[in-house]
Amino acid sequence: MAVTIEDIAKEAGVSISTVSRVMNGTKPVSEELRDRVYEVIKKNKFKPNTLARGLVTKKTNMIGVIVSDISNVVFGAMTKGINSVCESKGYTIMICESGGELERELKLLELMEDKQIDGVLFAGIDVNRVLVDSILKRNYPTVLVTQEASIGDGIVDTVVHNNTKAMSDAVQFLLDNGHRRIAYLGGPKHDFSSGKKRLQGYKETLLKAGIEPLDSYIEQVEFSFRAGYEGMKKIYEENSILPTAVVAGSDVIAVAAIQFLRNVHIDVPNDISIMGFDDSDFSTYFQPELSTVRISYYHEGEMAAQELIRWIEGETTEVKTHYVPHKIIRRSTIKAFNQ
Amino acid sequence: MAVTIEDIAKEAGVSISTVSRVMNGTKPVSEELRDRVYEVIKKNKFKPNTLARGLVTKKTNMIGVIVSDISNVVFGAMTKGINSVCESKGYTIMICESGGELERELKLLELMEDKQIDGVLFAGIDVNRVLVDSILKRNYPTVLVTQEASIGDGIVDTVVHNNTKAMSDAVQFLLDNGHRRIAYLGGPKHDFSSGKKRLQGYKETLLKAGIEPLDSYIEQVEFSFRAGYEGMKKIYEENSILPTAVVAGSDVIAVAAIQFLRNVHIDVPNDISIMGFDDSDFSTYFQPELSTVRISYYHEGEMAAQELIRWIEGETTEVKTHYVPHKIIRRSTIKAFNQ
DNA sequence: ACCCGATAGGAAAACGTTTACCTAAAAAAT
DNA sequence: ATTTTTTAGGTAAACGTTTTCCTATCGGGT
Repeated sequence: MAVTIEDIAKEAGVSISTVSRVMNGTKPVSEELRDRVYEVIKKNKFKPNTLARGLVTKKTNMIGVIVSDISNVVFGAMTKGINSVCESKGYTIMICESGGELERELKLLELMEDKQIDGVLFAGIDVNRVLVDSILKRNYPTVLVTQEASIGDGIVDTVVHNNTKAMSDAVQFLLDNGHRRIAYLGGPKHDFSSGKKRLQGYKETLLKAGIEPLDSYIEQVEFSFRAGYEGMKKIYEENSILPTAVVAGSDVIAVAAIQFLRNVHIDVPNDISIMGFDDSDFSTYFQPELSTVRISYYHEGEMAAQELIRWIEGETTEVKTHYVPHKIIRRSTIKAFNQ
Repeated sequence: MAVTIEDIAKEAGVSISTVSRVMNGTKPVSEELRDRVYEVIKKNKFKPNTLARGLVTKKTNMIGVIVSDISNVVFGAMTKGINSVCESKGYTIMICESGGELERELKLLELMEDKQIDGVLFAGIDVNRVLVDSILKRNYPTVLVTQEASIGDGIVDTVVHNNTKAMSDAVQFLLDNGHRRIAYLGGPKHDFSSGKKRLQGYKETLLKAGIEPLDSYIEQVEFSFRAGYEGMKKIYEENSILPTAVVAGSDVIAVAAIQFLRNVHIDVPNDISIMGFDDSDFSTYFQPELSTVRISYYHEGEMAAQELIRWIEGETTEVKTHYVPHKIIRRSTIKAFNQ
């Protein structure tokens, strides 16, 4: 049905190899023939069959993206960044959702391989031992985004924001504003990578300031509104002396915390200051507007895609961790103390 | 490098056609050989090359999804629904972002065709004449989600919520609560499909209640926070007699409106009631919690994917518009008048 | 004039499958 | 017992490209 390279060759009165050469510029072709072939291609709107091509070249110009939750805004932004560079470089992306389950992640990795994808991007997935092994075994261009492998750096190519440093900066920002009693309401315990590193940044910074971190000031919850709400409640109920500030693991959690505090008539920021994380779109929708740590997930996606494509195209083989910068954003949920 | 069907055939001592038959169950094979072949396949972890297969079967088990904005939460939810059914039916999705530009949409449509995709899903795109023509010309399984073709129904297969009815129900809900001065702060003018239909539902319902729609009570803005904020401001500034209620075109717009009203010290819901649209996740994050029209975009995605797959697999050829139900969700942004 | 290297273009193999067609053996029908 | 039908399995063509290898022509150097 569809027009093939053979049809073009016949109509132009040349061999199919010539047509192929004209299309791919893989060997010189006389101007005359070239023009003739182009003519016929244009006229018939010929598009080479990518499957046939892929079969012989072993390249599909497709990049697989495995993401834990498609509907999460963070991954939305990241995907957008990924897509933007992939498209400009002539790659198409295949997105799959893992739900964060290891089993599915492995299955998807296989699926991608089946589809002869050129490389894969793991987005926002806690990459553990098993997964890393699997990634390394099939030595396929693979880069991690948003999440570092929980088993240590430098084993698999990674693009992330520096979670430790970002959280550290957030805490330091609160310290600089005169806060001493700072609670941590961050990501879940089973999140080995980002959550762990952020908590580390929190603790280190407090210690450096001569403050002993309090267990009752630390609550590790899921990245959801509900969980954030409950987590804040717990901190509120389990401490007779409340913190003067809370650093949250995400903007959603921060907003949930504010919501809880409002319900028990604690004012933000006058009674308690709140620091978010992510700088999601909606962080300015609220009153008071959320102070937060801005992470450009879009940029992260871009970088990861660039890195992956460089790898695919053989321009680099270096495995390292690339950091994208973050930034403290001051809005209205932080009150400064005059010391 | 990779193990091929020929390797399997050799090792099992059969012909490659037998191996193919065992895998696809396309013709009976004696139990003995079947077992032997399975054995070898398992042992070598053989996975048939999908490109080669697709080349001959003309089927790739891939579905293209063209979406206007990946990072939009509405499409996030929808994509999730799409993905869920695609996966269960053995299809993989290829997501591309159009940015809502016709030119890109056409280009992507071609790209999908190049990639030999089995069918395409247009998600949240205002499908106009040119696009419809293009869709019909290449008669490729194609279904529209979220957005109806703006040139009329029944020409291309569609899965949507009933925008007219949903908005009508929202307005009716306000009427039932005693409101008479109801403003409309909806989607942009250039959005021919959903925006137009919602506005229509708004006007019709008012008229039916004997209320003449007021131009100064109608503001058509982009689906963004900024635009919603400005739109509400305009309504506020251009009317000496303010409405008692506002129906918004999306939850984001509704939240923006509330934010503006709060800034000019107008209380929601005591001074003005607000009705959102979508029932986004964040609609319960706010205080007061948003009353809204719940649209299950997830479900919409599911239905669309199901419909598309039915089409691809030849189970149906009927072109029609499928509606997914909506629901009025009462929360705290609506005040009832005792009439 | 002659040879040699470069160059443009064609023929055909290769990529890894599915499937149409064929054959031999087994089962069923006469 | 013979013929016909069914069945399991093999051979090879086909899918639409790229690419290796080969050939003929052309220009330049001796």
